[in-house]
Amino acid sequence: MENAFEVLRERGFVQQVTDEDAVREMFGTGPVTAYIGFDATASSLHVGNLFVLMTLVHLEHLGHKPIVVLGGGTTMVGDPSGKTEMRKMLERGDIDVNINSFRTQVGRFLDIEGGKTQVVDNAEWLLDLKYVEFLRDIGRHFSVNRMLAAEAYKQRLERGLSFIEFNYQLLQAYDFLQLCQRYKCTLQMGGDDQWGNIVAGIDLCRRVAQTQVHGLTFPLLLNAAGQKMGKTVSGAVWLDAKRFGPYDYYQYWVNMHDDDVERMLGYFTFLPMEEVRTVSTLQGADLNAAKSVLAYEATVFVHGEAAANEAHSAAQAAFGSRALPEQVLPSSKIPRGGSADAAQIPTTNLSLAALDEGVLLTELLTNTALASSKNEARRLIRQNAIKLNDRKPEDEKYRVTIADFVDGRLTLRAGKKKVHRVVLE
RNA sequence: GGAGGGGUUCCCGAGUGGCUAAAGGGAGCAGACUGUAAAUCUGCCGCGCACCGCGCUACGGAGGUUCGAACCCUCCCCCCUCCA
Repeated sequence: MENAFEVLRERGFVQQVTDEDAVREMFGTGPVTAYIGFDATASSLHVGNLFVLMTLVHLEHLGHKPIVVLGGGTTMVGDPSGKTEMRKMLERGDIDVNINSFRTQVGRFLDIEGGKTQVVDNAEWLLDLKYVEFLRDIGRHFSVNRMLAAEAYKQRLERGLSFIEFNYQLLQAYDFLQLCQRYKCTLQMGGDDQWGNIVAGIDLCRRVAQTQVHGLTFPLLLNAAGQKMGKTVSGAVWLDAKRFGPYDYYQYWVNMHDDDVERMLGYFTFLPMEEVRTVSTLQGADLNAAKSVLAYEATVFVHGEAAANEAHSAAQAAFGSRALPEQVLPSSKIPRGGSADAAQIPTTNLSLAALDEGVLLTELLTNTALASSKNEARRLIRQNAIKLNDRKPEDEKYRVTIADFVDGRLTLRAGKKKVHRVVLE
């Protein structure tokens, strides 16, 4: 069995470790119980969360014992680490809803039912804490001087940090102590902005439980341009298919910047690293093939093979089939032959009767979400960005009629990346 | 609690009675170029319409002054700095 630390390191997940040799040895000696916490600030997990979750998936595969801590307690407070400003306070009810949806989503990636991975909610031990007792037992171990010096608070000390947020670190440290005592958890992982919180937990475990535990952080998920990944104009890249469908998810990955493809393959797929590393030698069409593989593999993991196949077929129908040479990432199960299928492109049905008088193109564009407003639709038409089955409309008042359809189908394009099909019913 | 500074369109940030849907930058979108890249150049970039124009909405909130307010006055809310 491979050493899990080495696997994580090789795939690019390791940013900082408290004691590299000790952690490596720990993983080499037997099953390790490791945890990552997730605060329930949204109703769905997003790509950033998945990035972090992938490490637990690897640990599970390698026979270790992951714990997912859902922040029913900590979300009530809000972590200021690495943030520029205070987050809006969430109500208990909303947090509960989010926690439940997280629990379901996590279950798709980790084996909770089979017991390989455990999910716990820190509300269990945080919400009933007694203030004075907590201050005396736990609070006394924290140095305000040290906390104020932390890099993660730097911006906040300039812009303002409220007392409630300043307490967050104590709660997260207390989490680690609880997990250490209840489940013999000996490793906490998290994003690099969590370093301070993790180290605080390690100190607390040593002082209160006389136990040496460890910490490991991941690099922040940034793209080649240095921006946070997982954001699009319309918001986060959600893992919930209802909020961000498989087709869009596939497209998100296939549009990845050249310089990010190799790293993302390491993070978001399970392809062997010796294959992934060859991506740096690819250029042009071959690099695009690697993007297709990335998109396919990432979509398989989150939305399943059927959805990934559909998204892949839609992409080929919409943008043309790409050559997918056997030697590019050979371990991927991506269908390498052409499998273009226009039916998988996002489609809207239109009744024949509606076309009698013609439908305003601007209206059709907004209805199909190709344009976000009629003004934008007009702008697109004006700028020659719209195509109806490869024909361009003459003017902004263009009405779509039966004549625009071929075999009852119309492929609408807005620019080079947005496609939508309209089918007569 | 006291003193001072501030809240402008997705973000940053000008504007301090009419010429302001609001400079400039960023982001975004489109066209050219391409590989559904990047870089670059060009255009667009609140919403709606009978669209070379008109209407509506918008400058923390609510009132007021004025022919006219993002800009002036009053009250309220929020943020920051210093003092306590």
